[in-house]
Amino acid sequence: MTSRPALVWLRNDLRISDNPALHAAAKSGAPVIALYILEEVKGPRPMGAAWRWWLAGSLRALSDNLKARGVSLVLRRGDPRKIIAEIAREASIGAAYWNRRYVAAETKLDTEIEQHLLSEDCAVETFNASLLNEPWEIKSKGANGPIRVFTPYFRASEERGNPRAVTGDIRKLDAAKTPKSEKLDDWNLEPSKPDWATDMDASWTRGEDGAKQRLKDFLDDALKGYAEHRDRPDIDGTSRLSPYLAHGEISPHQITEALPTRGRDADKLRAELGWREFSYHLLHHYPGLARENFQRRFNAFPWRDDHKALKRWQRGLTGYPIVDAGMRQLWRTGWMHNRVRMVCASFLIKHLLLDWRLGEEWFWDTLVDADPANNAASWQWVAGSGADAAPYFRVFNPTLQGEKFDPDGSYVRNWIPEIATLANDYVHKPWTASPLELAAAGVTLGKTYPAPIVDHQEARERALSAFQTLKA
DNA sequence: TGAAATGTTGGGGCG
DNA sequence: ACGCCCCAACATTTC
Repeated sequence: MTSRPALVWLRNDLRISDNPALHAAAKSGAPVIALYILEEVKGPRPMGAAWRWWLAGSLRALSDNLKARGVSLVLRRGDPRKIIAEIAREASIGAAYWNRRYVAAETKLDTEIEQHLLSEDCAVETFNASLLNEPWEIKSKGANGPIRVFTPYFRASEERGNPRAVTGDIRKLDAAKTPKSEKLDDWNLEPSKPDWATDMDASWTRGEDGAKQRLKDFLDDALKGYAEHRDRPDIDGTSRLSPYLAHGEISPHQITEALPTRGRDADKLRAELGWREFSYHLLHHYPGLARENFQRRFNAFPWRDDHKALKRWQRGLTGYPIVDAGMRQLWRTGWMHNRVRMVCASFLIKHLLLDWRLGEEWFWDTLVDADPANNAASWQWVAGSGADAAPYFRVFNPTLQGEKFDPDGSYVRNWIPEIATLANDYVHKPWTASPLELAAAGVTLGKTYPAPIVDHQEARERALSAFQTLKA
């Protein structure tokens, strides 16, 4: 007798290798249906545009990789509760497998679906695929609620170790009769007119194979010196694994397994993965983190309302080269160097006094690695409103940050061609160049490149006094 | 995973 | 030779 088919519901785990749900389905011996749903349902936050672009490439790659193992990826769009109920009924699914999600609106859906399937005599098994430690697994030794500070959190997670082994490879899957599928191209995930994704295309190889290649390149070329180089936007010194992690084209388990167990550089990357886990831990225990100030006193913060300033920040027209370079890199490639993210975020919040949620929304829409936990936790960290946040008085000086981390200006020259020929001494502060020097470089401040949108010193003092009002 | 203001120190110029 | 002052250079404090 042939067993009833197994359904594998793929979500933020768009990979074949180290995919515990897919692995379990394969091992069950049942014929497999692989399903991806473009969820259109009330609750979960809609995907950003850059995310959708990435998703298209990711699904294409996943579909090819599944096909090579004998299974067609089924694409459906709509309410996952209805779609799964329908497929379960029509295909007479015997068991459903998926990897767990950790954002409240999504876990709620998953629970509903699980309940429904169980009531229809369909087994459900769920797995941990995307976190070394699931949010409820790291607990403080005392009974003072969830850990709210990174260092003790990370120490506890290191002590716990890596709880899940990477699953073995899957060579062949037994295909079930494939339910009807939509066409990826009909979803319009990628832009056509205007096609704003050409630079993104040139910057990234989406999909699991791209992820593996990126990990290999990183280990070969950039791990040595990572602890320092990761802060340098003018050097390709970061891992650039974030979009692959966000879409689940690689797991932190695979990365950890590939890293040397000792050494400053590997430790640093483990700590970065730790921040990602800490963000999920926080979001799980404090679901409001995504929209509300973690520190309630920030609810009284006097944010300014300045649409024009927001627009100039978004377009990279603030007049501060390191900020503008970062914002343009984001717009063009869907990604921004981590050090520059902090500078740009600090600038929006502290120099422009705009609500961190406006920045969070922009990043959500434009980042290919937009991650619900990381994005919210990191913006609140910069704002000073988060758990274990940077103190409010920590205001980045965009000029000093530029000079320190992009010393010869090659990063800003690359993204801001209009100031590319300014001398090193002025490339991070064009407003200090003499008229002669500006003319020689073909720069007219306020015309070819903006004059600073705010004066650093005035803005800094304004921010400090604004934060001062919270204390009262 | 800051920056700026303020404090301290010590070498050297100079009367 | 001595005291005085200046001011880098570094340390500490404050925001």
